Amino acid sequence: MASEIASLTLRALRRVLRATEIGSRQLATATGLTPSQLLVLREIDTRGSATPGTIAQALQFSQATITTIVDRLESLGFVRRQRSQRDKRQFHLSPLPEGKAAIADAPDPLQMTFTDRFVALPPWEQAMILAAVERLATLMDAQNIDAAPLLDSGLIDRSGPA
Amino acid sequence: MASEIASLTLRALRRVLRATEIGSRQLATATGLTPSQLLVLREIDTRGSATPGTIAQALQFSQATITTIVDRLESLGFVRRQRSQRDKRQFHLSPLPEGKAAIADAPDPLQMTFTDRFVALPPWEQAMILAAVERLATLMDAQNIDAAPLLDSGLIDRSGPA
DNA sequence: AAAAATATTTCGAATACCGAAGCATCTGTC
DNA sequence: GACAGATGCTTCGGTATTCGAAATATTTTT
Repeated sequence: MASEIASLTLRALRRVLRATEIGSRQLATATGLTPSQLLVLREIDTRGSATPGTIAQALQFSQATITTIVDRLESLGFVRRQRSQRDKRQFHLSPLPEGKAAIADAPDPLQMTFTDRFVALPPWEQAMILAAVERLATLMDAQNIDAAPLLDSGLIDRSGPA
Repeated sequence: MASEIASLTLRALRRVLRATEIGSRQLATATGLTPSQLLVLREIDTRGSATPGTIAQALQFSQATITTIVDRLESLGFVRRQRSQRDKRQFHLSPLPEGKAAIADAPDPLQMTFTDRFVALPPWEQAMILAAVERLATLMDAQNIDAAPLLDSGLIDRSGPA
């Protein structure tokens, strides 16, 4: 009973998630990218520079998957692969202007309508929602430690069934 | 500018989305299903019964895609296909006990840790977050009207922290 | 120097996803 | 009734995603 509110919140949250998930698929096709490609591109962009391994761990993809996605992003001129000098096994991935533009220019239907409706709310409600979502983000991030800078050892058991 | 708060909210929201997206992928592999299969299974379960077309529209997939996914779910014994009597072109999809179990037994990382942390918050904050997320859900739903409405009848609170 | 570990790619196979074509069934109009 | 068109779903053909396992190259350890 104490968790009744938690339950309601989760339910509402799932509605939000579902809506955005659909929106993200629409956005992806609008940019000519697949959702995964967009996800990877965004991750590279927010980090400024990263190795395939880091991205794979953060996004919970296999490295092989990252390779193919980056192949595509590279051929599109969205990101750049550079061999690391310090460790030549590694590659550094960094966003190119084209890639940054693809993210920025994307006509995100979610973002547009959301912003429109959001600014129509009274200021106090905007503030309340912001505070609440910030709080949520903190709760969520806490369980996805992978977002943390550099977590070393293999916390992730990928030995799932094929 | 007035949209500053909207921008911050969107940013925080993206953090939430990313965390849950990753969580959902983990959950899917934990159940032995792909994310899409899990998505479809959940949608069928939530609605209790639905036609392929409805699911396709709600999830923004093509019907052809739903067919293959349902094929898989059916062969796994998770859902059942029944020809409609009223309209024999249609099929009714309904979850089987196996399918419900797959959803219920899945250790949803989002749900578990979220609930734990959430109930630790002071009641006023829980209430605030709930109100905010409800509001968000309304804003989001409004732009995805084509996604058929969820039946509210007999919503099962599977999230019961038993 | 050999062995083990690490970072990434290549390869093979299952699956996802879709558009178009094909079937069966329903609906509207005569 | 009967016929044309609409509707619901599946099948088919094709491209793209995703991953595990093996391969390659480089570092680190012994």
